Amino acid sequence: MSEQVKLAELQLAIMNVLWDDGEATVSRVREVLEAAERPLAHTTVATMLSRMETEGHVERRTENRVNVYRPLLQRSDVSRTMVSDLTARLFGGDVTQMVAHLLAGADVTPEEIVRLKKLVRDKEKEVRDGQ
Amino acid sequence: MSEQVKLAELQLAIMNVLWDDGEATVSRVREVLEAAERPLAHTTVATMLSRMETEGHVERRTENRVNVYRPLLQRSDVSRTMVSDLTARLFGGDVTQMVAHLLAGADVTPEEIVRLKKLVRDKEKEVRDGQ
DNA sequence: GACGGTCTTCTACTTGAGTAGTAGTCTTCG
DNA sequence: CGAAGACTACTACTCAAGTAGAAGACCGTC
Repeated sequence: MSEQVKLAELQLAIMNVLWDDGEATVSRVREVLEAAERPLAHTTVATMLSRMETEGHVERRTENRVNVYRPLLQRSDVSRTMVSDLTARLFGGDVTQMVAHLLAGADVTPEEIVRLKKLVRDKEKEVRDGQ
Repeated sequence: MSEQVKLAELQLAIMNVLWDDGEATVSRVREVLEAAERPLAHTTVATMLSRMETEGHVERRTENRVNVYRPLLQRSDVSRTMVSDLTARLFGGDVTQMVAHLLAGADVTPEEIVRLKKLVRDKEKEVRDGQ
């Protein structure tokens, strides 16, 4: 079972860029964040990435004197950990309460309803067939 | 729409005690946290509650020289905010992905499946009938 | 009526996240 | 060649969260 990694706000935003692109330079990350209404100094992003390298979250390669960063964490691992963690902290681990709040707090389209139904049905099968 | 309050780890744990009990003293909070494998100095809890009062998250009343704290935030408001926030940060707001990860990361009992189905069905109605 | 226990209040340290300046290294282009 | 621009590396500041010690107030009790 891979590590239980939780990421802070900005770190997660940066990882999202890396996950989307596979890998990215400081400038690229900065560019994307800026487009997402989050303008930061070049050095800020660089500092973050450098720390994340120290923490083992990303890996660095230097390509014609530019650092290219690649994620070492799986998006799904981080997601799973953070989601479970929040569920535990808010609802003592009760998944249904979590879903209830999810649905209460968001607008859901009919298409999403369809997908949700399928998700539950699939999980039902899985449970029935003894995982 | 009530404020968008997000709470840090310990603050949330403390609020959970207040929500469960309606109101509580420092000692009571400390006692519950200790039972939950989170032993803290009395003063630590006191400091936290005092800060939370300053921030307007809780309200204090002194009863025969002991402070009794009561939550000023609604559990459901905090939950909703934090859940939406995480959904946004992890999945760009896509509720179905959130649910997918929830189901993937947890053991779900057959009873929960039933409840989940109902949740989705209710939401479906709600959507169909124009919220 | 002094003493131990319980509380509050005040103060302070530590850590991590976020943010960015400064300085130095290359590269390139006029 | 020399200046402009792009990057990195290093350093540092601020703020919030978490943690707790010290000091002082007040109670009950022997």
